[in-house]
Amino acid sequence: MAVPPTRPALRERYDRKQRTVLATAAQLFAQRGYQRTSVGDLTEATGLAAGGLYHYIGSKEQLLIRICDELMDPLLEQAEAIVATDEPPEVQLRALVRAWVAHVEQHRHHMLVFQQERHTIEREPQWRLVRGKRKAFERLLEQLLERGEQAGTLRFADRQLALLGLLAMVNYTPQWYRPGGRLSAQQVADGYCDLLLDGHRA
Amino acid sequence: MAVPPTRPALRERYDRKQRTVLATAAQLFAQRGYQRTSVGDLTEATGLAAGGLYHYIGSKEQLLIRICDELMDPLLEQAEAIVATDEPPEVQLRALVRAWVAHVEQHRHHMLVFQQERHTIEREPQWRLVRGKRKAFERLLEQLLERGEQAGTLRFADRQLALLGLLAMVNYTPQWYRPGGRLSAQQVADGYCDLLLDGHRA
Amino acid sequence: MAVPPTRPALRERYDRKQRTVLATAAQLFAQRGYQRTSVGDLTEATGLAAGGLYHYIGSKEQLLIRICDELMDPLLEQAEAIVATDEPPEVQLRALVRAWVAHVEQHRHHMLVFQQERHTIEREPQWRLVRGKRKAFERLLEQLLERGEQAGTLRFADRQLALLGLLAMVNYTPQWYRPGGRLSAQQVADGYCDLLLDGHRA
Amino acid sequence: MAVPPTRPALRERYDRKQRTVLATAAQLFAQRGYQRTSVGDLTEATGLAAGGLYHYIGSKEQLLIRICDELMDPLLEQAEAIVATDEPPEVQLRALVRAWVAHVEQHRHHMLVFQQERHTIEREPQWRLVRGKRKAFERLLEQLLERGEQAGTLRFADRQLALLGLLAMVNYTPQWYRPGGRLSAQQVADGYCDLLLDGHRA
DNA sequence: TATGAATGAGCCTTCATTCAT
DNA sequence: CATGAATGAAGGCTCATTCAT
Repeated sequence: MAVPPTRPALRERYDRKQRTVLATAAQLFAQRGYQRTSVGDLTEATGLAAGGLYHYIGSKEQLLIRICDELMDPLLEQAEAIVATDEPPEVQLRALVRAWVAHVEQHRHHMLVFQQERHTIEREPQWRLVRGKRKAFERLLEQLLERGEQAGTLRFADRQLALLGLLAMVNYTPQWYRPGGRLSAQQVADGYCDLLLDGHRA
Repeated sequence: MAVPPTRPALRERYDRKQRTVLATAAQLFAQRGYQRTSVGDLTEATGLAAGGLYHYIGSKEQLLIRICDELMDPLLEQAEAIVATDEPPEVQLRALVRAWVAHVEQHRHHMLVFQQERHTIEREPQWRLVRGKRKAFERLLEQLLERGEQAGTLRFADRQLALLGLLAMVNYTPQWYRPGGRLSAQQVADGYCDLLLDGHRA
Repeated sequence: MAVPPTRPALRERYDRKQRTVLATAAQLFAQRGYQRTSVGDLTEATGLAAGGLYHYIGSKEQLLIRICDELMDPLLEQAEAIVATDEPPEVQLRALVRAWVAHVEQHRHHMLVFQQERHTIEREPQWRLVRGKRKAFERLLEQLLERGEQAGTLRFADRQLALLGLLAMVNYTPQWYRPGGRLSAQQVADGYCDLLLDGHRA
Repeated sequence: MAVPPTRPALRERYDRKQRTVLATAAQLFAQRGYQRTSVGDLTEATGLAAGGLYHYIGSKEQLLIRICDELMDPLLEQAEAIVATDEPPEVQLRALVRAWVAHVEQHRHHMLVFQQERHTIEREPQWRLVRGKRKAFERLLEQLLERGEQAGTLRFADRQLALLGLLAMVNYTPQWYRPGGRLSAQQVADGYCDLLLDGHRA
């Protein structure tokens, strides 16, 4: 099992290396799929031998969990910060979607892996924590839309469907987005919001 | 390799059995994922032994290809029929999305598998045909939106983004839709169209 | 997992082959130890490839469990038959020890494995059944000694110690006994009984 | 390789630590078995890291050898001292068995390990020395019984079988003996001797 | 058609050991 | 003395597939 060292200096070196391993793995997983990527592929890509690799990952599945955490933790944190502000719901929503799309695009690989392995995440008990984070984020979004409607600044033909549509669009983004393309992450985010809100503005 | 019988009576029995095998496999794949479903799982679920199963599937990958074909072929056919009508683009679009969502929901399992294995489909040479069907469908959609804009009946802040948003929403549908739920497939389809079109109507 | 066939003819063939696999494995385990014998050693010795071997064993540990069962089941059966007779305790005891030593010597390999892996058997939950058989046999022996004392035909300075001594001697036998040696199994059995009983006869 | 320090003060500290490592290892080996105990288990139990541990053990196998030596060396020494006395054989035998049982019980863990790994000890060349000590002890016992018979004070139905029985009983003792139980080590030793000798006394 | 025994490459992981620090 | 990162061979096991029956 991967037991990180306790002495601060070593701990830092360990964490740094672990992050590069995670990034390399996320990229491979995104390209070939988690299942089709063997530990052999990972050793080759990281330059570590099998044993050395396991120093940092614990197991192939724990590696996947860590990748998902690296995706969800900062996203949740940002989202919570945004909804904690005093801004009106529509402003919060647009800010949140911008942050979300930006995050998703900076973590394209993580996100692709997350989506590909979604059926695993939703079914297996060892994924409960990750699942919980996904649910927390969606709940937060939902409540934001709800507050917007209650405040009268947002209105949806069907709030639930709007939420699902937004989730779909943002989650799907990494499948086509290429950095440096025609649209910036911000433009994409604003475009999504416009689709959601334009027809229903007061 | 699966060599279907030629005499009509036998052929029919063979096809019937093959369809049940496909349906069973699609369900398992949707639940556990294609990779995590072993041929052993398939034998158990179908009641056939390994050898018997291979009469109907050829190989595990051919089975997956057939599932994708079963999803894409009738969809493409319907879509082509719709765009071949004389209706104005907006009407065609709404009809197409209705047909599409209905199809996707009747083939939930197929669709979930298709999405899960998307990275394989997009990368491997032996998936060229399936990939071509997906592209043809998207092209057809794109051209429909384009015609709508040229006709002046549809307008999008960003046509490409609208297309991607629509693809995202419909493709994501099987992940949450449960038959008999609050919304019918038609309502869902109309809801998606409204999101896409409402803000931009003349 | 090893799923034995259900059709009688095939089942018989399966069982026959499984027994030869068990015998081969028991011999290897006895010589090199369970842990030091790799599955590779087993494939080599059985002539089966890895997959074929697993058809019959389920897992390396299940193989070990089966070996222990093959040792304990017939022994317990014989012992129960003997104590169910009308013979006086001393006669039953001598008969039981004879049967026991004979069995142990016909299953030298099984017995050596059983003794070597005893710490596993006594500690791990998945060994509860095997453990139960061992305990049942010892209990049966203990009760036999007890009945002998109550009947007045046997007397021990310390019954518990006598029982432990007998267990020790018989269990240790496969470590030195070679068939065709100076002593027959029967002579060995009688020798053990004499040590136990001679000093204490009425 | 473990190179102990030469300066006396350091050497003493080194030896003290080494003895605690040996004791810890013996206990773990006795509980889980030598093979099933990983060096990782040892580092955890000793509180040393891998490198530090290797200063004291040289290798996992050398550690096992040391444990066996710690068991056999003082035992052989005591036994040789006893047979060098002028006492008659029966007295020597009883004294030896007492010392032996006491030793075995003070080194329960060592003894359990020794017995578990017996097949290794008996087969591998690097175990020649340990094997030699075991043989020397048994030879010494055998000669003692022989002298007793020649002197006419001991008589056995079968001397060889008596010897084997005695070995079996004492070696088996650590599997059931718990300090503070109903019987003291001395009582156990005397019990064994009685079984061996009572039936055959003049 | 259908069975199930058999293959064998490949998988994930463990582990005793070494060595730079 | 001690750490812990790193090695790499070996381990047990799975699985898509084939084939004699």
